[in-house]
Amino acid sequence: MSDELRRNLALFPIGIVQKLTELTPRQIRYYEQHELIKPTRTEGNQRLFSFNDVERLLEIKKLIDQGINMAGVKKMLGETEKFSELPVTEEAKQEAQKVKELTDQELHDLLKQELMLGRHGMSSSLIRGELSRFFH
DNA sequence: ATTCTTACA
DNA sequence: TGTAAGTA
Repeated sequence: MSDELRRNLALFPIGIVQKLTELTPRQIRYYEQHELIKPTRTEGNQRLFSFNDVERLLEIKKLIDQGINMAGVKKMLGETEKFSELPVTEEAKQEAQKVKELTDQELHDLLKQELMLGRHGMSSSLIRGELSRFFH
């Protein structure tokens, strides 16, 4: 499986994402309403987030912690295009089950690895400092 | 036990 | 944003 595909696999429920990002479910759903993230849904309408979603949520959190509002966050991260638009395959379900059995420490380590492997370079670094002044 | 939507202090 | 209510 390609990395791109793996990072877009929708596999964790909101509870896991809450631990991974330190954000409340309330905030996570709120950001979804503003289309900053687009998690998929299970048959039972439960949200399933991918590593890319978690990644974006962490970027959002960084901005929010700096006092930037939704309008500002949207301008910087842009509206989510087509993240997490992958079907809920059997493989995804199995991986989701594994994720649920991990300890908090293992989850953080997993996320850390995933984020370091990820193709980055812009979003996280350009965020700090001067830019936060353009909004409020 | 978890998550979902809606609505209001 | 937090939280209570009523579900799925």
